[in-house]
Amino acid sequence: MSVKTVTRPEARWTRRKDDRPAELLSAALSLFVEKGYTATRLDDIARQAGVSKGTLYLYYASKEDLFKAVVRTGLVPTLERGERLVEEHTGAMADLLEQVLFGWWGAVGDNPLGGISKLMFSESQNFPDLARFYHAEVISRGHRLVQRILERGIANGEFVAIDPELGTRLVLAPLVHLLLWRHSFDVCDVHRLDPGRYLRQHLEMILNGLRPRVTRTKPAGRVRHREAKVS
Amino acid sequence: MSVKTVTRPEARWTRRKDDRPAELLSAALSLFVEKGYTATRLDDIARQAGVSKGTLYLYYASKEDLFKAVVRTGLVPTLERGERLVEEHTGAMADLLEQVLFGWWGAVGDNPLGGISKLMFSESQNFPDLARFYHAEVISRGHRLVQRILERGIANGEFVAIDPELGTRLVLAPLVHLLLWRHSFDVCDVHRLDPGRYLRQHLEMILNGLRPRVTRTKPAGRVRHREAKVS
DNA sequence: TACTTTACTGACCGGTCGGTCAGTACCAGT
DNA sequence: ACTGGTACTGACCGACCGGTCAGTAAAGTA
Repeated sequence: MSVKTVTRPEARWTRRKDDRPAELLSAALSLFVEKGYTATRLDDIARQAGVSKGTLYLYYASKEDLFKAVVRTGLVPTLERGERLVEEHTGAMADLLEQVLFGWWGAVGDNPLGGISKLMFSESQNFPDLARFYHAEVISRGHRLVQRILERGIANGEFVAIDPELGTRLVLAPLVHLLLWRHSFDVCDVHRLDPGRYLRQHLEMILNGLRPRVTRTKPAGRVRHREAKVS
Repeated sequence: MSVKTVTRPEARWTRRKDDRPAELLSAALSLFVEKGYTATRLDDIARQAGVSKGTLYLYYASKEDLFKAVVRTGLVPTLERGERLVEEHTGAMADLLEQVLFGWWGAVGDNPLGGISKLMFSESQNFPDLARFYHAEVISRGHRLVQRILERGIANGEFVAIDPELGTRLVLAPLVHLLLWRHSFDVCDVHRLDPGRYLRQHLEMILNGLRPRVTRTKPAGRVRHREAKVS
């Protein structure tokens, strides 16, 4: 319908050097998430981006190179937003944990980007350098982010004094598991997993588990947290 | 060196109809775990088992069939032991949960069999029928096993009355995550994850989170569990 | 020893797919 | 309008691999 260039009403193809990379990335993201790394054909990515396979190789040197580009452009910005949220928060750490937890689900878990995480777990064995990249650039950053919350919560007496390193892993494990589950066995399940209820229950159990307890041997110490509640 | 048969000192190959299946299974297990399903070549499995690829097809109809056999012989017996343990247990559900949790780690998690679970998560998208098989044969059985414990614990007042379905998922998620982690990103981590401490901490937090609480609005009801403690 | 049975071999097939490159045609510069 | 630079095409290549099967030789039989 619309004429794209002045010279010809119906060109067989047009030069769009600047837009191609982003379009290829977008097509690659959706197909990698849908089919997995190995099962995704470069022909399919190219077709979905509206170009031929040869063009793909003008912008990315190999399939692996393309994949790395997808990870880089997709996840890093999201992490940065999370880090800002944590640093700027004042108030109860329990509230912050809740915000981060549900925020993560909205931004990554329930989103094509979540597929990338799933994919990284799947392919990490076959692509060790990619795994290292992802671990450094995404996982350890997310880990630090949560650990920071726990440490602050422990410091102000809001949480019981567990090892924050282990605690972080135990807070994150069910989140990651939810993501992996939804991209693998959820379709097999007769009663599908409801992410909202799952996350809510997890938060509740975690907070319950983290809350300092009144024990018989050691009566209640200072359990009220010092930071002021905001909401 | 050693002469295998009476007739010839150096036969090119020997008939070992009875031993082949187990040897092929063993080779398949180790290679599947090491490389993943797709990346494992049937030629490699055959060679590692000391036969040619043709022989493999005398015992297993296809790659998928071979894989199913690996799962069946590897994981199902372990599950059955777990089920027996749960049914025969008398005493506190917290103790049973601990036994099952650490038993699982010993028998599956810290074991080549754990690699199979990792593998299933990775390959489930590309092999939906395999995923269904594994879900029906392994996952849902393990799930029921833990859910049974929670239900009994809730019934006898030992645990707070959460949704046992969700609770089961939240109990299992960190276990599965531990397994996946060890088969993917653990090598990237500077301070490797200590499974023992991780599981111990998880158990503690879960039990803490499950323990009925004395709340302000509803003073302590019947919180002691009715089943007698054994140990 | 001669014959039969069958466990086992390994060359082969057909389809797939990442990657290549000679050629095509768009478009900017003049 | 012409033309040179280059974005883009798509047929092609070669390696790979699950699966096949005609043939081979080990072991059983008599």
